[in-house]
Amino acid sequence: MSDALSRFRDSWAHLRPDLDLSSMEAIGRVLRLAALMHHITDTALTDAEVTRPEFEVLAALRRSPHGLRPRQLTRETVSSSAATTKRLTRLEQAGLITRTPHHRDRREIQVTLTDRGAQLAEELFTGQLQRESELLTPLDPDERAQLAHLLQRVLTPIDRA
Amino acid sequence: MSDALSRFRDSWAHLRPDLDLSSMEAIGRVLRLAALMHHITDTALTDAEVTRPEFEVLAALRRSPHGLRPRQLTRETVSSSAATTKRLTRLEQAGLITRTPHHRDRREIQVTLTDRGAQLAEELFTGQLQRESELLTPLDPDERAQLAHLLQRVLTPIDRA
DNA sequence: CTACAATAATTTACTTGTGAACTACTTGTG
DNA sequence: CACAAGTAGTTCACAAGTAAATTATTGTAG
Repeated sequence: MSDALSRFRDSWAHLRPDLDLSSMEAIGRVLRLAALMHHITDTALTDAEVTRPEFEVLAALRRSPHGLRPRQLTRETVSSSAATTKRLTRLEQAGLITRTPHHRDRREIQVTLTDRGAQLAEELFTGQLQRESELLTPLDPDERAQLAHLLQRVLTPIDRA
Repeated sequence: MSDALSRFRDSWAHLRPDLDLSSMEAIGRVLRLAALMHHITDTALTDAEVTRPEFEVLAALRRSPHGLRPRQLTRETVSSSAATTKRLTRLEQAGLITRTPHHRDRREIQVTLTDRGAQLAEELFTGQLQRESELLTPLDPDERAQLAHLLQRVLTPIDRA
């Protein structure tokens, strides 16, 4: 009946009855579920051609019809620009993306998937979808939609910033 | 009205109408919200005595009355045992925890907080609570409880394993 | 024009995390 | 009781991440 966070909440409630713990039950579970999902994905990709963060780059590119610039990729993957450069260098050497300098503003470069990169992105994405829906089996379709909607309400103001 | 994941879903729906994308809206947002929360916490802790992963160790110890063994800490923080050893070494040198060998089974060691460690854990935890509740301002108390409950339903079977 | 701020991507120096040995100890089995 | 198998924690070699400096380019104010 109870998960790790229920126990955490009880412990803190006993320790510090003065604190308002209502938010930790939701956010704490978000953090924990994300960590577990990352773990699941990492092990699923151990023998894959790319790592999870590299896959996230490929996926971001696949869903963007005209490719993306590195700056946009760092924002979409919520990481540092240095990490993006490293991943792009690696993915370029693997023949999964191409970097072409922008002719209008030569500070910018355009990153696009190669055919092989696009194919791999879709292949790994379907696997990802499968793992995600497996995780959600305790919820019926209506509850999944509820969960998605509540999280959207939380994320909308942040994603705009 | 729409966040990043709504756009992601639309792009994939256009690209691959054959796939069932219902689970990505919930899990994708969980992953994204966790990444953003980590970012927020990291910047909040830049001038703190410990990093975010180190804080997670302190928090886990604070809510466990008798301390924990490294193995349990790696499970609670969802990371590798090597990472735990490094963090414990660092926290011990900083005078925030102590490692005492178990006399019954000398393979095991017991990790406990020092007084200063316990105080720091609580101090940082209240800050964490504040940031978390700030993130949830778009939801009213009833909706927060709904969100927490849905996530609990998802996590309960996984946390048992 | 020139100089100077702003922006994009990368490089550098360093920190942190990981999987795979390795050490130390305990337990179960013949 | 010996000894193979199992378990806990650590170490090691390396991979991946970051902040801050660097390079290259564009916009803008005088």
